[in-house]
Amino acid sequence: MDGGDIHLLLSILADGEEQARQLGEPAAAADDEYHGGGRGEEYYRGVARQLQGTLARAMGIARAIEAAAFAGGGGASGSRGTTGDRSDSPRSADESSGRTARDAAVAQQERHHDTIKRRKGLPRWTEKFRVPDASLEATPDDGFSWRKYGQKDILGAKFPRGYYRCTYRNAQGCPATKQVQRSDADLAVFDVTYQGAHTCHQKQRRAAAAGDQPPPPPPQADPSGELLVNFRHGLKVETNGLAPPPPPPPTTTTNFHDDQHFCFPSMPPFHAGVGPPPPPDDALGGGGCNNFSSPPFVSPAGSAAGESYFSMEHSYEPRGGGGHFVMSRGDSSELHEVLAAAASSSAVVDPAAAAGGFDYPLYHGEVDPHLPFPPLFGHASMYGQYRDA
DNA sequence: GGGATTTGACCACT
DNA sequence: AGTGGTCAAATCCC
Repeated sequence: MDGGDIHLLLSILADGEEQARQLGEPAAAADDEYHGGGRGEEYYRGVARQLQGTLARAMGIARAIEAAAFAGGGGASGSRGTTGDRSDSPRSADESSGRTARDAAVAQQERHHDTIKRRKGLPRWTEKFRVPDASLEATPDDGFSWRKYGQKDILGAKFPRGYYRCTYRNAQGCPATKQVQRSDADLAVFDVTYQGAHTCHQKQRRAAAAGDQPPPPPPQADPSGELLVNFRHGLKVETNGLAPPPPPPPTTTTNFHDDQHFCFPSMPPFHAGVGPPPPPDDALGGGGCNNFSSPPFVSPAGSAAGESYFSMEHSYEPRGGGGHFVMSRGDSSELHEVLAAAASSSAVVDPAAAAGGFDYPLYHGEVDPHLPFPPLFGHASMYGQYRDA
């Protein structure tokens, strides 16, 4: 649905318009909204950054659309039905008696083949979540409803990796999956690798909800309610600390992984929003990915409560690890996935704000459910080198 | 009872 | 052959 993308784009542009309008408002009014108060200049700076980020997002989407158009919008990676139709031939696990087992194996193989094929084309990105209390069994929740379908011990990792797929995979054919792995080094950190974007209704609900009424999203924005809890606990995002610490606010870095095709020259959403200005040349189009980030930190701003912070790290990278931001240019369906993925990621944030745990006035309402990539609370840093295990 | 999770097995990829 | 990703029966939980 190209119309949908255009819509998205328009929506983001509308946000930009609103932000631009805010720039014209008296500082006083703004200060109320802006935390400390009395910092008109800061307020303007913040809004300007928002605007910058919004425009960057819009550009990103526009480019993606353009790229998709160039690609001819060809074969929307077919193999549908792989998720939906499952003639579950029961396979007895233990009774390894030939026939049923073999039939099942064949069936599974066919399904598997399809899914793997398709999976390869799906956009993939990683986020790091930090939870304040590593002792808790808490796992990062992005607000979506996931169903665990597997767990596996990974070589070299202390903790098993959990495999999740969208709860609505069968019902709505949603291809989104994620892998959650607790960091060896820091128990409070989780590496979450997402693959495929939500096409299910839950995403749209969130996006719609968040988009229409920004700051305190309606309950539906967080059906599980877990998000609230998590953010109250203080989901924190950490960066790899590769570069000099930009100013304090939480950082968001996303690494995307994708095997193909074109370089997405301007993917500033991550930094544009708030982060330090991207290294001019290297920045995306140029040579590679930005590689600046801030060290882990606990958002000061955040918290009135003092504990509500979170940090996330996002990454998106070509499989070769070139460090470029890339998106598949193969077909528009992939574009959609990327866009949707972005929207879904952003959903991570929105409910958070709703949780009230966040006190980032600057970004209240700024969390844009439509953005192609996760919105930033504060500094966005990104790297191109984040790789999944 | 229905949905979610656990867990061992299977399969593809490298 | 080793490893990662997925499946699906068994089990758990509400």
